[in-house]
Amino acid sequence: MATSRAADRALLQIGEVAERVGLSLRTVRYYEEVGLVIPSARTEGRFRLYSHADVERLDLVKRMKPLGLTLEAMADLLDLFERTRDLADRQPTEQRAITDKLSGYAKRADERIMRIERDLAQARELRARLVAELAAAATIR
Amino acid sequence: MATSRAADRALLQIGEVAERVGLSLRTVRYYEEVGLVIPSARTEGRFRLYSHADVERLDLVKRMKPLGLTLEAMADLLDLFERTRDLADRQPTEQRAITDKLSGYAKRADERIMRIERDLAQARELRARLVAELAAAATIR
DNA sequence: AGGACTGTAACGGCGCGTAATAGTCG
DNA sequence: ACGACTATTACGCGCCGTTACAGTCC
Repeated sequence: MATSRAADRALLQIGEVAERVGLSLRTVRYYEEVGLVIPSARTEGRFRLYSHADVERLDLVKRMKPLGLTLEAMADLLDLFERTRDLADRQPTEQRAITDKLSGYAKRADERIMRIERDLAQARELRARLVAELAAAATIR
Repeated sequence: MATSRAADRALLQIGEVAERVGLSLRTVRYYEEVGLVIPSARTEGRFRLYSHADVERLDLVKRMKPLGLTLEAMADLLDLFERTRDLADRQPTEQRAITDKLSGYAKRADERIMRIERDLAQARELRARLVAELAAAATIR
């Protein structure tokens, strides 16, 4: 059975990964193509092999999608996250650069959230209109 | 001044319309290309002229965008709206078809609203994470 | 007459979907 | 050797953004 086979291994191949994270094979491959999530190994026959960390990264990417960043920006942000781990060991100049970028993304996230809230309000208004049209039609029949 | 000039006329040209509705010229032209909003007249030199009704239709299209329908589906839905005006005069068969389609769109709107709500929750969660990273960085410096 | 406005045509780009064809694994 | 899985390549799409160049309006 495919499940038990793969579950025992430290490295998963693309099908398992895609199913766990909830992305298509095409998407996972595309994310590699743009340098967003690179599998940490390959088999002899060039099958992609994903580590646990790779899978986590993919999952984070998927959950970040509502932020509406480009994949390039996402790659940048994920790098920032990794660089904040040992932030204390870095040059003050770099520390500034990192935190500045992070606060830039935080700002963008705020704007995005406000946009989504507006979209939600609009969508609800239009649903109301649809329901109203339906009600009007029902009285005629 | 452009404002007073155009405001006096019943028909507006594309620049005015685009600004009022908040769409780009390119987008407005594209909507015509796909048959979504056709200007009701042209000048001798082929400049597009939009009536008040045209502008309203464009505005409705813009406000409907959060519903995530394709432009084709939007055209269909706008047609449905117009056909519900004189619904009583139509054949029962057609009445059924119209209301069925409308309720289909209402259902889609519901699904879309739920998706937006999920996106909003995700985005808020990730903003929280960004803020947390920033706070952690602040304590280091 | 000059500057603002508009026209058409065409290419570009993101984030994948969707074949088509061929190779790899247990 | 079989079937499930995977690889690469390449074209297509929705929704415009963005030139580029030419014509129109006041």
